Amino acid sequence: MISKRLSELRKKKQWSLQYIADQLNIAKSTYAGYESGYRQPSLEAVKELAVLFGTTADYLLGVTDKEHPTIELTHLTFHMTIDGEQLTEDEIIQLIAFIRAKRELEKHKK
Amino acid sequence: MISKRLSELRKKKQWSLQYIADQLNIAKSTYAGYESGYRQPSLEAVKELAVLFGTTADYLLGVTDKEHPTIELTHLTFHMTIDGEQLTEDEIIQLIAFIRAKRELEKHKK
DNA sequence: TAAAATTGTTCGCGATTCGCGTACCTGTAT
DNA sequence: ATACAGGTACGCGAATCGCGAACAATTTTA
Repeated sequence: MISKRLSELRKKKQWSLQYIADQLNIAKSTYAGYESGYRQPSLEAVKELAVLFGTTADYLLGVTDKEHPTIELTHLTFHMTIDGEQLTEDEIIQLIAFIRAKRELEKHKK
Repeated sequence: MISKRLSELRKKKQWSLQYIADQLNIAKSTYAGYESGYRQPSLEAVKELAVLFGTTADYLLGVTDKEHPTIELTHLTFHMTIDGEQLTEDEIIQLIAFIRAKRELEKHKK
């Protein structure tokens, strides 16, 4: 499972085995083993790979099939920041209104 | 890292080592090793533990530390929707610009 | 209260698996 | 033709795994 996901993600990003091995400070053959299924990455490696690929450990391990979790802003259970500064409730409401208005405009443009 | 998280979660649920070992079909001492840090669970075990505890592999592995994950919109690894409709790359850029402009205005107001 | 069962901890053992280096097979560029 | 990078496969020593066993501590049962 993880081998398939790693292979897909790497090809999508057009990265070489060597590049990833360098990022994780492991041998090329070691990472190659992950993709071929010949070896299993350590938990630490899984963690780093999730960050490197910009995905989640859950996706790599196959807990979920979604490469990128999708969150609905009108039912938010997360905190969001821009430039490290947390968005207020009001700002989120304004954001939603902003996008809705923009979409409405574009609908009429057509 | 994972040992601490497992221990916390299990205690919160008031489960015994044996109970979890039974769920995963492993020996009690094996799971005990995970909590003490004497052993590391296999990737398959991590996956099952995430499901069993109703949490994420990312939390168990320490990819995310916070109980309520914080998402930085300028380094987005998620997809976002408003009214079920996915935001485009452009829209996110506009959102960020919108909030930055608004914050700039408020700074001068003071 | 005494006995029995459950829980949590630790450790040695054999078996498995790891990470690395190396060798090898492609293509591609020089 | 030669050099080089990407990808694959494998042997080796070292590290780690999962298990059972043994034991203390705690709880339950009789």
